[in-house]
Amino acid sequence: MNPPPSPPPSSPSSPPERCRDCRWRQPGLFLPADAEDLATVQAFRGGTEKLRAGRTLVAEGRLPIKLYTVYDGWAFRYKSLADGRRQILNFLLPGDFIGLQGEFADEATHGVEALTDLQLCVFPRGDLWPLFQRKPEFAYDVTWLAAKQEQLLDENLVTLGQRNAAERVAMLLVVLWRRADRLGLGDGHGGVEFPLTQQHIADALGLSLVHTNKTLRKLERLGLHRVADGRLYLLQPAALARIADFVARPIRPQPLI
Amino acid sequence: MNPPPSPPPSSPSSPPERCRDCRWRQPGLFLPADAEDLATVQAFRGGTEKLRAGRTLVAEGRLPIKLYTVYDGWAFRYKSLADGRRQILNFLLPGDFIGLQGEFADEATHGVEALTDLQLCVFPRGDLWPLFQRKPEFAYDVTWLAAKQEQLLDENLVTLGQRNAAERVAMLLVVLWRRADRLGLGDGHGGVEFPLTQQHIADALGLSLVHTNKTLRKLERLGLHRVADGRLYLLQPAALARIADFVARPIRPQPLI
DNA sequence: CGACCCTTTGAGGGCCGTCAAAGGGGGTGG
DNA sequence: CCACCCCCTTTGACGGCCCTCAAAGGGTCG
Repeated sequence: MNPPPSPPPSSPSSPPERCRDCRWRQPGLFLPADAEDLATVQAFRGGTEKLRAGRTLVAEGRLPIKLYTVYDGWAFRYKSLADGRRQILNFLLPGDFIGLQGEFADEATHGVEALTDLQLCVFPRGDLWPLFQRKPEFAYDVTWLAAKQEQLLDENLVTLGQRNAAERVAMLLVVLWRRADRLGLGDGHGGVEFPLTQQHIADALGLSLVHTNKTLRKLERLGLHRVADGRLYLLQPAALARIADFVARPIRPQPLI
Repeated sequence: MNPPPSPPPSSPSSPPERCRDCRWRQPGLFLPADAEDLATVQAFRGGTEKLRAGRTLVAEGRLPIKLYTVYDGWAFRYKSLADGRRQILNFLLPGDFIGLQGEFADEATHGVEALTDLQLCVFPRGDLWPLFQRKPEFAYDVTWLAAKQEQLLDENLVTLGQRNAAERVAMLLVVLWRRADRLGLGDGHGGVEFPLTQQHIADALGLSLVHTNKTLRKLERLGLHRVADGRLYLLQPAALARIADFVARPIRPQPLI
């Protein structure tokens, strides 16, 4: 099966003026928000920002003064060692909240870099605590997001600690495909947007670039998946899930801030 | 080295009746709590529980109905794969909060097992949301703890993804020693309580038992550390930190719930 | 056209996993 | 008190997974 001709590379869309017009405020994707919730988020939002692919949004060691929600595009969190080794902690997709840890540390313990051109909603850090005081539902949502992030990290920890190369790659492909597809980043033909280079995959999985390539090619030759034109196609999702020992949990809609 | 707040108990001590008498409510260890904070936590606490070493506090896949704070003893969080491989996600020491993720998932995505005999403060899950509504400081503290946990997981992810066996072991020794020493679990002579078996270390670091042993022995023969009688001694902390590329951050007191 | 990035493949070696077995310590029962 | 067992630790041998080194090819952009 050949991938359909790729549509023109969509440049990321800007967040609308009003949060109620947010493209992600649709049934099923995120938790429903009533008018009051929307007003809260709208008032919290200090503005929007753009960032070019490859630029760093948050630098390691600096104290970030803003909070962000990814509106469009992909990014990733990472940490570096002194000699340059870099570990990608997880990938950030639209709807993901950035910067929580900064609230409770003296400096950013990780960096954030744009994988594609990025559109962001920006929130002033200083408004977080007042909002906690005025809106307990908001506080609850933030905690929810933090707990959810923690679950993702748990998964990644198991992957790095216990899975071999093929299992790691299969896991990453399945998980990212599901996350992207769920957001409607698919093309309707089994392919989803996939802006990672093999170096990103290697850094995320704790593998060398060379071995990452060989493992990807192996799975591809087995007909399990295909990567082409910045898109990922899962040709045999069940087989990939079996290799990765991936257990699909029902995805609960998250709060969107 | 911190002076022990109380003589190191060979058998875990029970939580006192009143939270204000809690052995961990001492300057420097955790964030100070005023009378109102204490009353809040006291009212939240539904009781106490004990658990024998080796028993599971939370089983993977079950929906836990309680929240806990470790009062005395060690525990660990873990996840398993279908074929039995197990990854220890992190270790839990006195003051650590257990069960947040359960609030936002349909089932526990990880298990919790007692490493030593365990003394716990228990909180009913159903009271969490009402507390968020009544006490924004409480909500803020919970979010703080969640963000802090996330930082620990980030560190572990870097360890598993980028560090080799010697670096991993050195990292674990340094980090656990600091956490235990800070709580006053030291003996005043450079040794801290250390209830892990080499199998636990292996499961936490994603190494085989055999290779974990060989790596530990190598560092021990270099005179960097010593493990004896359930105690860990760092003989050359700076050398271990250098091997692990561990950067000491000032430890901020956490909230205690 | 050249520079650069990303992908791909081969060759060789080392880190770490698996298999195997022995030794020590604590607990239990004879 | 000793025998026995079980768990944990320790060490050696061997093999394999994955890393490093090296190099070629394609695509994009200046």
